[in-house]
Amino acid sequence: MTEPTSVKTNFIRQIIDEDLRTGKCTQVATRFPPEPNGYLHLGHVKSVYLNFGIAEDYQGNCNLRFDDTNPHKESMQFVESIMEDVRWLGFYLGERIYYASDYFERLYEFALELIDQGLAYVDDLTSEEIREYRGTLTKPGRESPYRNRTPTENRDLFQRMRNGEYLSGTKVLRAKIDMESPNINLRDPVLYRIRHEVVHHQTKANWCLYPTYDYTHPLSDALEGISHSLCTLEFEDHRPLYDWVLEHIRVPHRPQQIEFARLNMEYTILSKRKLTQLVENGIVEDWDDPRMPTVAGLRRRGYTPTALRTFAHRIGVTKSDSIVELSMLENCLREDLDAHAPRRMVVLNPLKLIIDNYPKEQVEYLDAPNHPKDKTLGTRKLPYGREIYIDKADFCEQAPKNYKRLILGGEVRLRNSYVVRCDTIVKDDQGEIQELHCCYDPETLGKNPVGRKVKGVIHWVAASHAIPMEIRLYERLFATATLESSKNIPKNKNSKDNNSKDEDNPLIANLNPDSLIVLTQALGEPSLATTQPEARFQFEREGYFIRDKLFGPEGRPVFNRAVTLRDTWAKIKTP
RNA sequence: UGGGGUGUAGCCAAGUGGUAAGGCACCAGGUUUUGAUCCUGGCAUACCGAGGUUCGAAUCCUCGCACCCCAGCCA
Repeated sequence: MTEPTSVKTNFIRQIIDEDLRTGKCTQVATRFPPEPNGYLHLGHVKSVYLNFGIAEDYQGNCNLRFDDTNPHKESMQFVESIMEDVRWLGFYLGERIYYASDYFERLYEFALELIDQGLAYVDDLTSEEIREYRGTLTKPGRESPYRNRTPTENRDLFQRMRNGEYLSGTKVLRAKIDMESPNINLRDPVLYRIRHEVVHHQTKANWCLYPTYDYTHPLSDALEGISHSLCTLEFEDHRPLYDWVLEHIRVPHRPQQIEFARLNMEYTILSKRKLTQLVENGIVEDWDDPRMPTVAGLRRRGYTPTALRTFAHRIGVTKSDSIVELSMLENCLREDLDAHAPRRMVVLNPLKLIIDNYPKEQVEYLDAPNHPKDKTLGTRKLPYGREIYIDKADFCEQAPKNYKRLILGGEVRLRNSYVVRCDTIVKDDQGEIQELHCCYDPETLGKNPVGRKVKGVIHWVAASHAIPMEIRLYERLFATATLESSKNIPKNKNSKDNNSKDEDNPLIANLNPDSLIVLTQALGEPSLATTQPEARFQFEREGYFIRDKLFGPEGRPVFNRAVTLRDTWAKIKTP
């Protein structure tokens, strides 16, 4: 795997180094624990890279573990996409694929252990009552009237909960910790709840009793022998509970939780809940829409595993909140594709150019290198004839200062071909330019003309051999760098509900109307006809593109723009 | 106003008492048959603020300030 080579330390690696040095830990083991309720996104890439990267560098293991304790939102589709995405990113999974649900039986036994010690009890309070009893951030909570049931009674009740004798939501198992704790997570957190109406994607109908994350996670880590359990900052408050569970249950191993800051990016959202809304409300095509920050979306957009890994490497790992600029990500892709993507010529908005001094019906085949620096990528043949197409943006009647492209009476180099001079412009009744008449200099193939300097170079395709293509130009999905008031987004994921209007939902209100522009008139050089889906190219002077899996009208190949080339001219032109 | 965290350049981020790495972005110049790439140079007298300790402080102490997270039977 091509890899960012420079070693980069971070506070987590420093903790591991210290643990190894003191002997607190002898074998490094990490885990990547997604819940299969959505697709992996850039934030997960950071986590995958961290966890698998550490395992690799310390000769340890990293388990993929599906945190599947809430069947309500989970599905096999997500399980499969997650495995596919992790593998595509270039991490080897082997046999190390686990499910928290594999441990349900052990977890149940552990719960009995807590009950027997008087450290857990079955509570009959409703969820509303539990909330009331919990108190607030500033007021302590009150103890449930069921809190002092005996272990024997609790054992019996818990058994019956498992047996399906109670309705969903009527009883829960709670840890008996401290209702007055300033840390709300310690105010007798729920350990188990009853869910009858869903079939779990792994355990099917075997259980109606489901453990919560806070209870499941430390125990799963312990059972798998995880040494360092890395999670995001919002779980920092949960660490005392993580430790409480491990202290009061006889486990074979004692893992430690370390928290790091989750990834935030400009102009994008990295929350599975919100991404789910985009998909379910049809704002994007699907989870793999090229505008989505999902691994599947980035892949279809044209990103490479290397670019994503490089990105994860460069942003680092800390505990401070941050918002990473898009240019950081884009640069990682440009770097990879500049080195590896074959070059091609495609005219996005065609304008016909007729070379009057070139014989009618004649076609010659010019050699064009596939890469300006990497000769191992070979060459291809480019047909050249009397009629060609250039891009409308490469000709200008009233050229601004420093314009290097084609103007009336001016010369320009056709990339990989001859120098041409524009002699006349043909317009239609509306004054729109129809075609350009030029003459070419036969002495300029592979060499510069003598006595004059031709600065501009433009791309082109031969009219006789051009293939029609559909080009999709993608931009950021959102028009604003951050979605302020994003907290107002309704938590209900089926948000097309009640009286909420689209303008009220920042997700919709901040959409970039130009996030997708489809060009249906584009023309490409003939070699592009035989490309496979996922083949990536640089279309010279335009950007990096990837062949999509879909076809446009009349079977046209579709290419997605992954990222533009850096464009200093655009900056000069429109400062 | 309870608890838990975080503050180093426009954005990431090293730095762990010895005088502010690196990347992205940006600016200037050079090369160039991609206004790309590449190359060269520039870009924090200063680390949230104010005091203090010290020969010496981004690093230690004190007091402030700002921002983030937590009141799901979600994770």
